[in-house]
Amino acid sequence: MLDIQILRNDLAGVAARLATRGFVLDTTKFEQLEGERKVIQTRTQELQAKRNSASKQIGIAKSKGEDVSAIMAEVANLGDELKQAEVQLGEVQIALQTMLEVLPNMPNESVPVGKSEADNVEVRKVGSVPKFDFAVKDHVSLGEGLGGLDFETAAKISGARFSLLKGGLARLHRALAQFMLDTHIDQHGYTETYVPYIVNSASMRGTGQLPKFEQDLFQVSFGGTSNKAAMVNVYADKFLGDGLVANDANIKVDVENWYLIPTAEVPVTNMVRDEIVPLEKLPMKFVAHTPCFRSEAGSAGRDTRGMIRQHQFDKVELVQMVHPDESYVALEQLLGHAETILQKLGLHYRVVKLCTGDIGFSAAMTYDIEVWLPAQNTYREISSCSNFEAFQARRMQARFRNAQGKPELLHTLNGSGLAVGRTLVAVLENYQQADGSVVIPEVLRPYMGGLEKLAG
RNA sequence: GGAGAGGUGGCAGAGUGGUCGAAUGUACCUGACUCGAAAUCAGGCGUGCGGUACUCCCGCACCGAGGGUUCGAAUCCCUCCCUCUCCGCCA
Repeated sequence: MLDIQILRNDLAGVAARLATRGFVLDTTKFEQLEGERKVIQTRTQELQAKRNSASKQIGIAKSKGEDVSAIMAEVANLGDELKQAEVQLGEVQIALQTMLEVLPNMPNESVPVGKSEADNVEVRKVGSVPKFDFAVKDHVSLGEGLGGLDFETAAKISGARFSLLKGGLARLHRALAQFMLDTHIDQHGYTETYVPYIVNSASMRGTGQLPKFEQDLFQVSFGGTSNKAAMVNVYADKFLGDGLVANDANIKVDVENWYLIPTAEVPVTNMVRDEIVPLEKLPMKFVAHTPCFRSEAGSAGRDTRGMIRQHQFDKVELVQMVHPDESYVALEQLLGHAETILQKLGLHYRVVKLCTGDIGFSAAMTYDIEVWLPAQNTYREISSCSNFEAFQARRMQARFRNAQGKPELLHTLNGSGLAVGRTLVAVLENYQQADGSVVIPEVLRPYMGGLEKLAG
């Protein structure tokens, strides 16, 4: 969420910066709502002050045994007026909040301006494109040849966009995750975490998946029919008053739901939601290995072959909560931590800085790491490392106590370190041999019982 | 699933309709005493929002969450969430 103060003070500036990422800010609507808010809030608070002082006087008078009918008469008509003002205030505040919650973050000044993926800037290439003196196979053919990759059975069990691993491939998948975790814990100073895979809507709201991207998520029902929260816990009730119902067309109602995490970023980052952490606890660095669940609603027909784009995949996620002054240094470090994994695995990759038109909703700056896939003859995203500045922290009220002792929003970052499924794909394709076998990278062999090669 | 107890400021813990944003203790900060420290004494010490006003002023809101009753709610009523204890079931 953006700081409403910045919108008040420099609306045109915000609009200009959001425009670089292709977002049109409705400044007229904001100014109108903000104007209304100011009038209504001032009036409401005046009425509340009046009620408070009158009530206090009644209390004092009664304790002295004096007659209170005169003061009572004075506030007799206050009730209705106040209630009406409070309802109006609630409505305008919800409208403002609803507008704010769907505004994307402002890109950092140094993010290259561009419209799409095509305008992203390559930062560096590490390693070189591997040469093969035979016709390369893709990971699907390799995996099926090795007898460990079975999409048909996965489809029978679940449906499209699921995969099933067996034997050496399943173990290689596990080895990759273990190797990544161990590296980040032992060499990069991250604290290992095990977190819930089902989260509430407040957590999704905190990191920015809600309210705008609900269609990308899997929602979880409770006990088969209604989930417990659908028993309607409507936070807007206070403002809606008696006359309005929850599904009133103009008012967004927040019903408490459960969702499967689309990334460990959600549960891990939300650890600090509604917290004020001591200054000396920063930076906080956490790593988690979790499955991730995505509906892929908007990508029908894309990457349908293989395990590149699945409803369920594993990812090792790096998350940091840092002092605002440190977040860009931390981003470079976090990126380096992710790159280390690829380097140790001996995989060729490049780092790309996303342009304003391609960065995600919550991010102020993002680097993607793209690994070379020989069968596709191209680079594919295997990690995305972002600095969210205070965007998520403001939604979460995640703060630290600064040197002056005052609560201040901290900065959050995260990055894949790495996507396990795609790393498996990269290892299979890059380490394939002419006979269809796959050499196991040396760093993984300790996790594979010393095995050097997967062969059918 | 059954029965019971409870959710108040960093922590502990009072407060069952009225000058309560909230006693007291403790932790923490400042000052005094001291060569210094401890002890002691004095003072300070929640968060968010608004008023063109970050550290000065004023107001509003917040005692798990959301509703309700009332001139007035931490306190009474309703719903939900969470925690703890015992029993049952279960990996």
